[in-house]
Amino acid sequence: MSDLTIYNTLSRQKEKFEPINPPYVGLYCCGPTVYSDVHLGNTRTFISFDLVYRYLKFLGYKVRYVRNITDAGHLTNEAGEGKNRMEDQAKLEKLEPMEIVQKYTVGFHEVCRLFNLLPPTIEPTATGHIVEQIEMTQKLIDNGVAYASNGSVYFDVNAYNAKGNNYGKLSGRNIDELIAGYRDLDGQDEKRNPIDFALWKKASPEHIMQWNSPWGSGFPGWHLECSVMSTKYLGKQFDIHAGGMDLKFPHHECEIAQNVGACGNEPVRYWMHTNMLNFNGQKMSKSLGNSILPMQFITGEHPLLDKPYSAMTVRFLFMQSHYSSELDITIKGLQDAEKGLRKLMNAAKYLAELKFDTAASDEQQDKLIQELCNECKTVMDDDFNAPKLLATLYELATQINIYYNDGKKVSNISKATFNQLQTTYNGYLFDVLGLSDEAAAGNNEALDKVMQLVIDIRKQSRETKDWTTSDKIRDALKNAGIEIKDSKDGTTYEIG
RNA sequence: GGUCGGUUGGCCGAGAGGCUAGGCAAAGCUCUGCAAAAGCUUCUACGGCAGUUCGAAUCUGCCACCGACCUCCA
Repeated sequence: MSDLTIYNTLSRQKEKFEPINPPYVGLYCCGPTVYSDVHLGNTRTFISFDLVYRYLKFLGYKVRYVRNITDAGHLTNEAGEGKNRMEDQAKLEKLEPMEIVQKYTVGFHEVCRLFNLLPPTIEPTATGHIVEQIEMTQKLIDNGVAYASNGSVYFDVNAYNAKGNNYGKLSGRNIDELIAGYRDLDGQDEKRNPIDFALWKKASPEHIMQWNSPWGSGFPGWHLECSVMSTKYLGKQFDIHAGGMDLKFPHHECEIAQNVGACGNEPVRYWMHTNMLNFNGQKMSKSLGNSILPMQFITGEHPLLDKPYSAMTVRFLFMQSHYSSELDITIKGLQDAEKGLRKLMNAAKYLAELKFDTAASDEQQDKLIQELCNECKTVMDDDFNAPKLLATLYELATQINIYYNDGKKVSNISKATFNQLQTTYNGYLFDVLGLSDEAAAGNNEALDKVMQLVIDIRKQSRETKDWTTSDKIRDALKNAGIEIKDSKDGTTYEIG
């Protein structure tokens, strides 16, 4: 079906993509924890896998894309009193935990919409799968790789490895070294081994989010929900599991152990990890407190920003670097992205205006266009190389511009090649990269009519060489944030 | 300390033994009342030192920086 290759974190190399059950593809992405606003690094990951989802669909696969919402309490301090993130935040804001969940879920969806993310086909919640999580915990106990201790249940890493498994293989960790690193941590007395991790955690009475279980009242451990939901909706083995690099250990490592422990087989064929996002050279993270929220880019309301940047500008900036590379956001980079995006969108507009004109086909030109079109697929097949795709689209844009400037007609390539140019350029720009033309979309009819009038008046004054009036209109509009663009074919405007 | 990654032109960023991405900036040009916008053209870089090779930014070794992860995190 395709020549797609994917860099698999598990094997540390690019592998040919072969779905288990083509044309169906199962894709799982670790979703947000909805106890605060989704931050931009998070958004980068979701945009990266939106690209993966879009391209798989573009290739004709039938994709089930599962991205969870983590709305159950996660431990913040497993060894200590067992604090619950949802609960902590609830006390601060004096809200019910599910109110917080609702608030930030709505906010997350709003960000997804702005950044033009396609919705996943299933968006399951952790609290909606408590029963299944209890079941998997029980199964792990039955299979001899988990044990109950003082109302909690832990995964038994040693027992798991004794069965011939290798906890740590995804992230390249060595168990002995890990244990050495835990030596100083306290409160490990419930565990047989410091690297054992919680599947089910006993809740103290003041916990608001807790459920009954065979081990008493409590709540699920950090890593269990993803194992449960991926298995439930994608099967015991599925194609692609995605997430940020920092989830490799321990989260994804634990997921593998839970799945293998419960189901007896390797759960994931291809593990994909996105790299981290920096701002001005520094890692953007919740813990460092330097994160800019996606909405703040759009409103421009942040001391580190000079002005608002549209969601599409940010998305374009992300697409300019490979998902597996670190990405450093700077003001200069945002400004560059804004211009680069506009260039591609202009070419798309020009392309729509081109008329095919039968004439002698120039074999070389025909071949050039065809090769550039084919290259779009070739580069995307190479581990979703969006930056290289953009480079190819720019080359196509140059060809489109040349036609546009040559009387808006295409006369030196075949009709078939012209059709290929149109479907390729639009298909990759809009459908695969998920970019859209915000300037065109923002217009409304009333404003358009007013602007037509203003442009007409200015045109009249220009014809009578009344430069004072024409320049006054131009400057006043500029002050209002509207830019006048004169060209051979007339005057247009753009809201800046 | 352990594990993994990185160092590419003024800036950003792909690539990965010979075919010298692309964007932004800059310069020149076209258009133009001026300007802006738009477009065309030009601009041969890969941390240092050795080595392998006919040939290295790309492979190997050493060194120097930078960063990520190692029970908050995408």
